[in-house]
Amino acid sequence: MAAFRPRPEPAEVARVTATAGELLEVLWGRASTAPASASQMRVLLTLEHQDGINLRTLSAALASTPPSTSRLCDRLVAVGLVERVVGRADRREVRLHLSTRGRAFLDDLRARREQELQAVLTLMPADKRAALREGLEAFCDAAALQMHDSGVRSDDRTA
Amino acid sequence: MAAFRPRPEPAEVARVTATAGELLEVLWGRASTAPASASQMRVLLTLEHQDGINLRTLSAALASTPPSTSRLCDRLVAVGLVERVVGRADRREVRLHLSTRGRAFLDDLRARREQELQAVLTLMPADKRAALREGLEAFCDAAALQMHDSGVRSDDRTA
DNA sequence: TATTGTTATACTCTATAACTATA
DNA sequence: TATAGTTATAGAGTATAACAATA
Repeated sequence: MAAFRPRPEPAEVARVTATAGELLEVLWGRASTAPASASQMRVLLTLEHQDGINLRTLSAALASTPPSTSRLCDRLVAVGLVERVVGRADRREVRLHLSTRGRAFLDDLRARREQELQAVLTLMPADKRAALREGLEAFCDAAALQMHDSGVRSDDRTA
Repeated sequence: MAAFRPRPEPAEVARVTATAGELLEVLWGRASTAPASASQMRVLLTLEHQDGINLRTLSAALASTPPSTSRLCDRLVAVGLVERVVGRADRREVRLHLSTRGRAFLDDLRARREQELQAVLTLMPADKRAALREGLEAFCDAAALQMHDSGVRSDDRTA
């Protein structure tokens, strides 16, 4: 029964994936990111993976502008989630770091999001859960590939 | 080979689902919603499913406030995606409708998003795609249940 | 008076342009 | 002069509070 898998055409799967994506959006919308706004979240997540980058690099990563990013950082520094450090090699640069509180905040948010997910996943039969995992792992691999390939020239900042 | 499904524990699946969710976010971020902002998108999507609702109902559906929603609608009306109509039964009310252009805009966006998804899905082996579909359909069912249950008192509209 | 919607005002986020400081 | 970052100013989105119109 669990092995019955009708019509795996991309268009069909795209539809159910899109639906799942929208549900996930609603679900995660409940795991509030307060006291950080959505924009501030993007800064924190970027810094988590590229700690110590300068402001221009950060604003490029966000597809934003230096002034906007500077103001975002103002507030994140003010609430103690981010730290600014003047560059040692080039004193014009500002090195941005996640503070200890910033790190703890992200860990906490992730935990809350995964809890929201688990509340749903435990409602699923074990074999469906296993199918979901199998399918999503392949999806993640394919998505990472696709993003890497088409991401090469989607940077727009080509001068 | 395709039937090997290790450890379907919720925590494990939650992790891969969270990763897939973040990938989807990046993927869809490319299918730009311009000329509508994210907030305007929420208005359009809500109107699509509840055409003709009044402003207060809309603002409640968005978990926003009447003044903010009124301003959002100002701009959507200005660009021709939404229409305001005075209520026939109660002349205080404003009935909000998606315009023809508004509908076309949503159709187009959905098509672009599903194309982004299909580009990824076609990279997956057919059996993984089938597993993904099986798992996601169960996920959607469970998520709908979960949201309905815990949504009962998070709706604020208990009246 | 209670309800629907708008206007008044303020704060965040975003952007472009002008400015300061370093190289 | 070129580059890194900030400040100046403006527009969109959001909120609370005060208001207008209708019931």
